[in-house]
Amino acid sequence: MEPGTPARLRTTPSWLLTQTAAHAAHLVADGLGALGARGYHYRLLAALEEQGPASQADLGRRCRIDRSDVVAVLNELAAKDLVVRAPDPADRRRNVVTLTTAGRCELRRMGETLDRVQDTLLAPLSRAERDQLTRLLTILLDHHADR
Amino acid sequence: MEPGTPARLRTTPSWLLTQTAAHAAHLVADGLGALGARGYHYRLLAALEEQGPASQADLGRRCRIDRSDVVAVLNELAAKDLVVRAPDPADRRRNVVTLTTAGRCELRRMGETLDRVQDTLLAPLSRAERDQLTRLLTILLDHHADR
DNA sequence: CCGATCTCAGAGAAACTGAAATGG
DNA sequence: CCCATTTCAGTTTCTCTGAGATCG
Repeated sequence: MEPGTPARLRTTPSWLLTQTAAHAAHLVADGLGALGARGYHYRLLAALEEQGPASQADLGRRCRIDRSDVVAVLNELAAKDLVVRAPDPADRRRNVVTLTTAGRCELRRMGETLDRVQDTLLAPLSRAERDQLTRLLTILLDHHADR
Repeated sequence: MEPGTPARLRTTPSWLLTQTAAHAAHLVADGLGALGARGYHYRLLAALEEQGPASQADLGRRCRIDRSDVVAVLNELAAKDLVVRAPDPADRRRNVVTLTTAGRCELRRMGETLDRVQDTLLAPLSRAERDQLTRLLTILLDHHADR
């Protein structure tokens, strides 16, 4: 009746990765959900704070969010006055998206929530082990960056 | 125009995990897709080979597949004669699911494909680093096992 | 003419929910 | 009466595709 997951799976890196990631995604969704937000919202706000106003296409590329979904999520963020969308005078195809003060404030709240989530997620690991995990995953992600 | 993912994300373990896992899932889906299969098919066949015939509910718990999806996937596996479903004489609520010879053969093929996928996924890591990653992820998964 | 941007409408897969039917 | 199992039908969420309109 217990888990008893097959060893074939338990020892396969892709299984370990996807299962752990599913758990992480749940924790993130639960944490941000309590603030009425999702991961997409945090990603876009974080990119805007860190790199300043940007076009929607740029935001999508940087945050790895599909161009189509960027539109929907920005609609939601704009409805809560967390961002402002304005046509770019220099290139009238583009919208310039800017973080508002309320957006920066909400981002801070989300960041604190996510810090707690990381701690829950990595609870059984020592500081050195957490750094090691971060290092290894970063190597993998960089290696497959171009896809 | 390049990625330029925000540091806020690049250094967050949950981001690294979910992004790397998404990549791994793509590789697995592509590899198994070439055989006309999905991850669910492999998981169930692997559990059956390793632990022998089982009920659907047990399979679902062991492979972390929802009871409802187990039904659908077993329908597909049975249609290809990779498994056989028979009522359990000892408990007539249950179906006993058994791996066929063709199923064992197909599982072997899938296993070889997945071995190649692991190698592609972990390409930039040394043997020691791969072991380390496996170890850390296993700790995390075990720790959150109960959910 | 080509390419990039924004937008909408919808497809597809993965994971989950609810309820019914059967049986322990 | 309660719980477990199998099944069906349907929802939600995430990711992605296609096409149209605008503009460089």
